[in-house]
Amino acid sequence: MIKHVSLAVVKRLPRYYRNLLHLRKQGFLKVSSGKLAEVMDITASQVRQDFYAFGGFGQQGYGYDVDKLITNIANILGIDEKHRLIIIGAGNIGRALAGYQGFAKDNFEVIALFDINVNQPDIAGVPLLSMTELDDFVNNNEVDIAVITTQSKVAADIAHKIVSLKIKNIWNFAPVDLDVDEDVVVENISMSESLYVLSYKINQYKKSKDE
Amino acid sequence: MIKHVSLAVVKRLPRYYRNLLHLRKQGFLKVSSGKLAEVMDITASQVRQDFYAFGGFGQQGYGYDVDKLITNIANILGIDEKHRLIIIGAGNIGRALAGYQGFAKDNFEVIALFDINVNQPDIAGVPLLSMTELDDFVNNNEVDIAVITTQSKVAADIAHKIVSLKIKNIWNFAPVDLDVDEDVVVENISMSESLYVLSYKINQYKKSKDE
DNA sequence: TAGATTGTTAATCGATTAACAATC
DNA sequence: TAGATTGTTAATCGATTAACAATC
Repeated sequence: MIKHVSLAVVKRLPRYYRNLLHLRKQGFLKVSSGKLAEVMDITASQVRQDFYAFGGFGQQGYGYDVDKLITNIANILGIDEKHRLIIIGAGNIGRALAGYQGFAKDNFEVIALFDINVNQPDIAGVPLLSMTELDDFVNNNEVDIAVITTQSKVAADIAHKIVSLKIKNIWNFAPVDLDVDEDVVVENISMSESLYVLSYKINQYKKSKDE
Repeated sequence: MIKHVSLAVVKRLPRYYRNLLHLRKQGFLKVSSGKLAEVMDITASQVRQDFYAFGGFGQQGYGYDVDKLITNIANILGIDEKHRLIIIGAGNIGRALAGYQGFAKDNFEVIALFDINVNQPDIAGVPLLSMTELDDFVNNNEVDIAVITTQSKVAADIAHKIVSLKIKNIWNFAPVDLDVDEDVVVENISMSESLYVLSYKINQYKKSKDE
């Protein structure tokens, strides 16, 4: 029933989800593809095509039930299930993530933060452990996702280490392309790449004005 | 000479740039589209097509000069010019960005951090100022980019405020779609969206195994 | 010159948009 | 029933890949 879903569609799901939560808060019980398209600034056709890829959640002549849509998207994204994270690298970003309170509402829980240096302030509620304790910890706790927030030069080694400990899901903040087996799931997020793209857009805009 | 460049191409430029720096460090003076394709895990044809969009930097029969490519890409991305940033919102992420030392090498400089609460530890080298001082600061300093790291519910207001102060470039970390005039350049980066996509991939992988 | 490799056009593939029949 | 709106196929558009002539 579910057709092949492209990554282009998947990447829109978080925005659908966020906007649907917002619509529900505003009191909407149902929403049409037209309305959702307007909110998302895409075409109604794309909205229908996107949901069609997952089997279609709507009712002809009526629209889409907001609650049902939210439940389904949460299920497709897998955020209706609990995920336990460990963060490797207690630098600026690692510490920021460890202290972020917003993960809980999406069923993500940070259960430990690792670094070679444990002589630094604690993060409320998240133990800061030494890298030497990593093996033990992973063997005695269920860990779903490892977050890499180390320096780039050690990221590849860390990734290898993590995978050897049977953690097959990596959220990578280091600006390197990790080379892992195909049974390992990696999602990269790169602040510098995002900033470069912003810089490009600024540059283009400047040039277009100068003409 | 420069053809229309799609965002798909632009989004690959940071990776080209990063990998070229790496190749240079390894001692490469020239690189072929084939070699670069191998490193980037894309096709050689795409490499040539991408650079062709910017007018072509190569030499037939030889390849691409690594230095020249790096200089050109840096110029296209605009990271050869200085950008001065202010960060609005001294929460976990805002403070992490303010303390990040890696911006300097790409000519980005954080010149101030703003929050409604200034009763919190300082960040080395970056003044933490009250939101009440924002107008004054912006009027007396050159600010190229405003970074929004506030809570979502105030992000729209902050964006509006920023734009009214004539800052037309926004790097937005809040998971909201900012609605601004078309002369304002916005680049969104969403950690939650990235994490959702990771969750999706994990979920898919799990399902594919269960079959 | 012969070999290598780009520049550039053409072919293919995939994603988006349009159209409309199905149906609530 | 008539109107609204989805589900679904077809048409269009854009991005990627293939091919090869140009040229260093």
